[in-house]
Amino acid sequence: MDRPQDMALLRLRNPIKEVDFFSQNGRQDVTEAGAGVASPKGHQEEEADALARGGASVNTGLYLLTVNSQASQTVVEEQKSKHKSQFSALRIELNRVRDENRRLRSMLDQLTESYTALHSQLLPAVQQKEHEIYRWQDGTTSVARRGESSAHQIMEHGPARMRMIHGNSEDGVGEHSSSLNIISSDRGIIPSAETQLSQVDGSSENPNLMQETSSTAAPSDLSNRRERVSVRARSDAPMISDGCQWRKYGQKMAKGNPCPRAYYRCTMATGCQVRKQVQRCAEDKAVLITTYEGKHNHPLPPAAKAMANTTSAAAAMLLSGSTTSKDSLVASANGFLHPYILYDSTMATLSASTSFPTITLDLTQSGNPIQRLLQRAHPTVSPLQMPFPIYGLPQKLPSMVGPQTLQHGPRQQAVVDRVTSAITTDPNFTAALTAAITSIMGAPTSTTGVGGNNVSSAGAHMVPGSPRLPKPCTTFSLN
DNA sequence: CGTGTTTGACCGGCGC
DNA sequence: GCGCCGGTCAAACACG
Repeated sequence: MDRPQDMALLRLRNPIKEVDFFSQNGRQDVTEAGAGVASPKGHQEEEADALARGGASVNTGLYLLTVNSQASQTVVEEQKSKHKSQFSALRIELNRVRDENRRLRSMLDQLTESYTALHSQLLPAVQQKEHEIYRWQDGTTSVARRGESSAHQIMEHGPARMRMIHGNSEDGVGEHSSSLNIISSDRGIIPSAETQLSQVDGSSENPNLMQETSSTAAPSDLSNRRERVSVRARSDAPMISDGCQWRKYGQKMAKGNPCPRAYYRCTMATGCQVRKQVQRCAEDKAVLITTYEGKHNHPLPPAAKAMANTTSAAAAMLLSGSTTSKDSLVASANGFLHPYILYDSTMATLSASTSFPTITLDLTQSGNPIQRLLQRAHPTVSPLQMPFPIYGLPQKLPSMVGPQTLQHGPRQQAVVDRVTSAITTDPNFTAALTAAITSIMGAPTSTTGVGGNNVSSAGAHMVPGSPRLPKPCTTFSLN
């Protein structure tokens, strides 16, 4: 901080140390010392000057008042010069601020210009891209279907293969938050699952959602909710394997269902609060309903981790469409509207029929459920172009396949489509999605999340042992 | 013997 | 207040 104005201010505060009341030189010194604003000399330099002038003056430390008219005149001059120096210091400061302001303004102008230029370039490019892909998709659906044959190849390679698709995913739970929280698109931001759940908690701008939540619970009670995710999977196995370790702690006969409901607790880490319920659907016993509650306080195994990444965005999208009315516009957390995410009530619903709102993704319909959902949500956009990392493909594949992948060549898109189809048509995707959902949902009580996995703003409000309150419940189901 | 499962008891919320 | 129901606990049991 060697700015001249600072030095000036500093000097103003310093008392005049050496005054020769009897010499002209001395008075000059007073003036210089007081009005030394413009003087570049340092304090030590001044002292050296004074010594060089041979002034054996003594600083008494007192501003003596004498009847000497000459001395009083000196004092007046001194005050004048003081004011002068203050004024000049202020002026210098003002000039400095003005310069800074000017500089910032020019920077802002430059930024605005750059943004405008980029935006004008981006818009036609995006439009053209969408148009090309839409045309190409019409003629290449069969290619995607052929890709189904490779589904088992991918799933059989298991976590390693999926890790490759998703890039690095070694740090466990934390990554899920990153993949969830910032899902940018050229049309805005797709909110994370947690954001959406916090919307469910009553902060949403979506009137439908507000209406629904307000009808189920008082706003003050919403903070105590716990998120739940239910995955419906068509499986013969008693329990789908989702990559986590579970310990059964209870079983109950639920009313209206001949099949018992089993209760499991995560045992991958001590104190992990995640629980799940497994029950067969009363209507269709082939459908296994797995409901997860809570958030893991430990890194997930690769099997669960990788697929958690790949499907988190899908869940986020589903949650972003969480309303009870069909085909309604979706308001994201940042206020953007997503008219293209028209949610399919046959696959994803948010229901308030129970004491807690329930988002239901019914993927037990025929065909590729995920692709159908995505197609519904973005009819003119291929998986490659999804504004969020569906299965991790749109963002990761280019780096794997090559930089030209995004040049929307039909061949590269066929590869992407094939892999996408392969993943989504495999029955094991059920397990993967289960793992994903488990990791997505934030546990209300786990304040000891690993790696700052505090993705759930809604979860942070929840209190263990609180009275049973309406809970947001997301239901997914698969073939 | 350690770990996981089974199963009846218990608890708390909710509706009548 | 009472009963129902969902969820949890914990002792007993099974298994490797």
